[in-house]
Amino acid sequence: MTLQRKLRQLYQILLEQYGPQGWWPLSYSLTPQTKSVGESRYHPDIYSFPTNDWQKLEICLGAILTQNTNWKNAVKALNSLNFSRLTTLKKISKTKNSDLALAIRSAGYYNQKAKTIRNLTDLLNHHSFEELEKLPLRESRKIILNIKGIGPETADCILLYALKKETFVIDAYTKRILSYLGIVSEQEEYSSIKQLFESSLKNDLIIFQEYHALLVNHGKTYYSKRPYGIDDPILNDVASA
DNA sequence: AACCAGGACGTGA
DNA sequence: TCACGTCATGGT
Repeated sequence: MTLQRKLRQLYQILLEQYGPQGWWPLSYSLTPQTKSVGESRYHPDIYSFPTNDWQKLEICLGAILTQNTNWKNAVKALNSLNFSRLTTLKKISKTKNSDLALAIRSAGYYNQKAKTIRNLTDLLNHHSFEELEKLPLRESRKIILNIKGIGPETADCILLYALKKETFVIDAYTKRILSYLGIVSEQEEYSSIKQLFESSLKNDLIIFQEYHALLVNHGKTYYSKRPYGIDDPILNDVASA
């Protein structure tokens, strides 16, 4: 089976298994009619795109806060930011790093992440979301990647979910799953794995968003304990095929 | 009680 | 380039 076929089949299997994920999950900036805190929401008609700068900022903050950190801890930090009313560019810009760090304490690495959030908001004060969205992917990606504390994965999350750019996100689970399937080696480079997906799939925003979300969802369940994937009920067939 | 979590960066070789 | 160490709270 060709690589392209494998990656497309994998997507179909995961989608069939779990259904649409509706990422990125929003928390404090959920609209009133949507449901509980920290969960993704999926509407077949109104897809879960961020509709305002408030939600876009929350996606950026969440992407930073969840770096090497359980999403539940990141949500606690997001709720803490909301409680302290640190939910706008203006308010965060006026807040000292030490106070910011205190508010996001539960996400871990709080000193580093406070600085990263500072670097992000400094940039957003010069380049609005609207401006960044209009730029070609390569240019906006370069700008986001230039923020200290934001590496390839966080940058791609921001681009894919907040700026709605067609870029594929590679995370630790994706690497483990592909390595379990024998498609890549344990330590394949981020950019080359990203290329595998992007060259195998239709350049479609929703597919990129859903696929990454599905991989994380599946990875959380079967690829967090060593040996990875050994109890995976649905991919063992694909692996041996 | 170790181990892991939706990473990124600095350092020395 | 690459192999480590560091950052840190909270779950299981």
